[in-house]
Amino acid sequence: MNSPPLTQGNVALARLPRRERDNLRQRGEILDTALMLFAEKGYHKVSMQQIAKQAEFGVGTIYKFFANKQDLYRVLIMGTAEKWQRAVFQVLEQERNPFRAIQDYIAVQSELFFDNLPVVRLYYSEIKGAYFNVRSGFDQDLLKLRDERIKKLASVFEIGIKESIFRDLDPYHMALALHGIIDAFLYRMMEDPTRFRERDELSYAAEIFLGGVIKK
Amino acid sequence: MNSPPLTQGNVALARLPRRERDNLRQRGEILDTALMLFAEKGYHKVSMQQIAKQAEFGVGTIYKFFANKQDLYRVLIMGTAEKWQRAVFQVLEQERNPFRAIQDYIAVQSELFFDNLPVVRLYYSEIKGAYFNVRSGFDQDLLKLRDERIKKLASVFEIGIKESIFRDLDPYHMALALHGIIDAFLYRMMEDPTRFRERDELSYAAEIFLGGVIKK
Amino acid sequence: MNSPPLTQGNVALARLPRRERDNLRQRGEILDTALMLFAEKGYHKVSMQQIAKQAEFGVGTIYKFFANKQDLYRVLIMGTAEKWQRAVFQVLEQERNPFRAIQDYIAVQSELFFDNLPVVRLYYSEIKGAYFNVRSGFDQDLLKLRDERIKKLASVFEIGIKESIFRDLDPYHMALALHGIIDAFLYRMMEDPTRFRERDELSYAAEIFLGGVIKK
Amino acid sequence: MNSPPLTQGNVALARLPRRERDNLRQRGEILDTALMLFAEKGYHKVSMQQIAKQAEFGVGTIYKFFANKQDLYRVLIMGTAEKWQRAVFQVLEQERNPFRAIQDYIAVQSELFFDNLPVVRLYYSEIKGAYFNVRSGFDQDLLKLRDERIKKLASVFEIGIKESIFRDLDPYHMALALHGIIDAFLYRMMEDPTRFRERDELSYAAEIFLGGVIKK
DNA sequence: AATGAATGAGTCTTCATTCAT
DNA sequence: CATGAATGAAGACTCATTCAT
Repeated sequence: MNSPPLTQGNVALARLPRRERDNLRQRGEILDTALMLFAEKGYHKVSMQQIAKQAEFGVGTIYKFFANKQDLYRVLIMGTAEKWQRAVFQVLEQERNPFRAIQDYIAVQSELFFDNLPVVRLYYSEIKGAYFNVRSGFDQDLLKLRDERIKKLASVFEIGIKESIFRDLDPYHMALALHGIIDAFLYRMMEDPTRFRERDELSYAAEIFLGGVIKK
Repeated sequence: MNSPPLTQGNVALARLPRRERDNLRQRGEILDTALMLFAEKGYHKVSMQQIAKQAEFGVGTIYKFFANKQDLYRVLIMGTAEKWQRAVFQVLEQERNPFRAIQDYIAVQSELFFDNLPVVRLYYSEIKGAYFNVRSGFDQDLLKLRDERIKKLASVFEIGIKESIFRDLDPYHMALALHGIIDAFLYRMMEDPTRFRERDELSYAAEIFLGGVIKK
Repeated sequence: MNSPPLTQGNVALARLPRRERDNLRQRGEILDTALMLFAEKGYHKVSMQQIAKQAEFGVGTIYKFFANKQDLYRVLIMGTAEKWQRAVFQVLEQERNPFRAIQDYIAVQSELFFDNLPVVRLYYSEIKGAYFNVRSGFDQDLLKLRDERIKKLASVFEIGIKESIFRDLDPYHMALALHGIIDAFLYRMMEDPTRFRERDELSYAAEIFLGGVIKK
Repeated sequence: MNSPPLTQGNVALARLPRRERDNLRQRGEILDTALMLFAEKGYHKVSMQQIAKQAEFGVGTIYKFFANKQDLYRVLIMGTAEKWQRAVFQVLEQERNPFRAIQDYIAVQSELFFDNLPVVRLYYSEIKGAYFNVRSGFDQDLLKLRDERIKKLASVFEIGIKESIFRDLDPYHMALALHGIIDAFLYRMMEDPTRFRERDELSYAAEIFLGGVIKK
C-alpha cells in the first residue's frame, strides 16, 4: 500500500459520493494533526498513538489511509512540496519576460511560505537534506523536485542571458545561487515569522541577488 | 560526563604518554566508525551495538569515551563545527580589506568542505535545521555558531559599505545571502564531490554574489 | 502514571462494564504472577519479560497497568499493606476495652497472615527494612504505616494504663514490644505455615506478652 | 573460591609474615569501604568499580580476596553475624543463673549494636529476611545462626522454668518473643541512634518482656 | 467499518568479571 | 603481583503495527 497524493484544504472534494467525501475529510484531519505534532515535537518523538488520540480517531483508522508512519510523513511533506512545485512552475511559465519571471518567482515563495508555515517548519526541522537518509527513497523524490525547480530556473536565466538581460554566467549556477539565498532568507523568516510581515523580506534577497553587492 | 572536544585526524597526538595516545586513537576510531554509519544510515537507524561491532570494540568501550549515544553524535558534529568556526573567524579577522576578506571567506569554505566531507555529509543529511528539534539544546549550539558567523560576516560588510566598497544594503541581509549561496553550492558539491575538483566551484558563487546577475 | 490501589481476590468486580472487568482481571493476573515470581526469586532476579511470559501477556501489556517495574512491586506490597492497616485499625477502634482490643489485634494478625501468605512471604524476603533503601520513597510509605500502627497501639495502651489495666510502662515501648513479638512469630509461621494451623500460634505470643515470663 | 571468614579490626594480625599482614590489612580496607558504600546506597546501587575506587585499589585486587560481589557481601554480613553469635553464646554460657543470663543477653545486644552500627544498618536495610532470597544459600546461613541463637535462648528458659524462675510456657516461644522484642527495639534504635544513648533503651524491652504488661 | 488492546522486537545503557600488561 | 581497560550479557521500556470484536 502506498498512499495517493496529499489531499488538503483547497482540494475540490465537491461532487463525490458522501462516503468518499467523509474519507477525504478524515484523511485531512489526520494529516493536519500529524503535521502539528511532527512540527512541534519532531518525527521520532511523536507516536501513532498520540496522533490518533489528538485526531480523535483509532490508531487503526490511520492505517486505513496510510501504509505506515513514514508514509504518513511522506504524504505530509511531498504533498506540500508538489503543491509548491506546481505553483512555482506556473509562475515561471506564465511570465515570458525573464527578469519579471524571476521577480515573480521570488515573490511567490513568500506567499507559499506564509501559506504553509507549519510544513515549512517541519521541513526545516527534519527534512532539509534527506532526513530518512539516502535509502528511504522519499528524500530522493524531494531532491528531484528541487532539481527540477533549479533546472527550470536555469532555463529562465538562459533565456535572459540570450536576451542580454542577465550577465553571461552559468545559468545553473545562477539558479543555484538564487535558490540558496531564498532558502537562507526563508529559514530566517521561519525563526521569527512575525518580524517580517511588514515588508516582504525576500525583496531584499532579490535586490542583492539581482544587483550584486559591489558598488559600481 | 560530558565529552571533551573532538579529536580527529590532524590533531597532534605527538608526544603523549602511550596510554593517552592509545585512548585518543580508540576514541578517534570510534568517532570515525560512528561518523561513517550515521552518515550512511542516519542517527536513529544506527545502534550502539552496530557501532561497537563495526569499530571492533565492546559496547562498553564506547561508553568509556562518550556519555551516551547523543553525546557521541554531538561530539561528531560540534567538534567539526567549532573547528570550522575557528577557521572562518581567523580568515575574516586576518584580512583587513573587506573585499578580500569576503573572497578569502568563500575560499576557505572550499578547503574546509573537502577536509571534512564525511561530517559535512552527515550534517546535511541529519542536522541542517535542528535535527534533535528545539529541545535538545545541542542544535541550539549549532544555530548559535551559525548566527555568530553571519553576524561576523555582517560586520565585514558594514566596514565595506563605509569604505564605499559595497553597495549600501543591509549588512545582515548581505551576510545572510552569502551564507545561503555558499550553503546551496556546498550541498550541490556534496552530491557529487568529484565533479568539482577542477575549478573551485565556489568561485562561481563569489562571482554571482559580488557582481549580481543583471547586466549593467 | 501512578497505579491505582491493588485489586486482588476479594474485590467486588461485580457489576462493571465488561471491559473494565477484563482489565481488572488482567491486572490481577499480572499481579498474581509477579507476586509469585518476586517471592520465589527476588525482585532483582525477575525480569519484566519473565513476568510477561509467565502471565501469558506481552510485556507491553504490563506497562498498560503499571508505570514501571518498581510501580508493579509497590502496588503489590502497598496494596496489601494498606488493606492490612485498615483491618488492624478497624479492630482497634471497634473494641473499647483496651485489653480485649489488644487481644483482637493479635488475633486479626493471624487471619491477615493466612489470607495474604504470598505477599507476607515477599514482604519478609525483600522488604522488611526498606528494601529499596532510603531513596525509593516507597519504603518510607511502608515505615509510615508501621509507625502509625505502633502509635495507634500505643494509644490503646495509654488508655489501658489510665484504666489501671496495664502496668505503668511507656505505652510506645509496650506497643513496640508487641509489634516485635508478633513480627517474630509471624516470621516463624511463614517458615512453616502448616505446622501452626491447629492452635493459633499467636495466642502464645499474647500470653507471653501480656503476662510476662517471670513467675510471680 | 570461597572467602575465609571476615577479618576485621580486633583480629590479632600480630605475628604473621609481613606479606600476610599486608594482605589482611588490604582485605580489611576493602571490607570497610564496601560496608560503608553498601550501607549508604544499597547492594545493587554499588558497583565493584565504585568500591575499588573508594578503597583505592584496582578492581582486580578485590577479586583477589573475594570470589565475586556476593561473596564480598556475604563476608561482610556473615563475619559480623558470627562475631555477634559468638559474643551472645559466650554470655549465655557464662552466666549459670537463667534470669541473669537473660538480662546479660539483652545487655550485650546493646553493646554489639553500637559496636557494629554500620553493619546493623546494612542488615536491616537489605538483609532482614533473606535478601538474596531463598536460594542464595547465604541467607540460609543467617537463618541458621538465628535459629541456633533462639534455641540456645530456649535452653536457658527451659532451665529457668525447671528452677521455677520463669512461668511454665513453651521455652521456644519465650525465646522467640524475646528475639522479636529485641529486634523491634534495635530497629527503632537504628532509626535514630543518638536518642537512645542516655539510658539503655533495651532495658525497657527487658522490663516489659520479663514482667508482662498486665497489672497484677 | 472503525477501533484500540495487545504485542514483542529492538534499543540504550550498566556493570560484574576477565586477563593482558 | 596488581591493575583497570575491555567486554558483552542482560534488562527496562517504547511504540509501530496487527487483528479480534
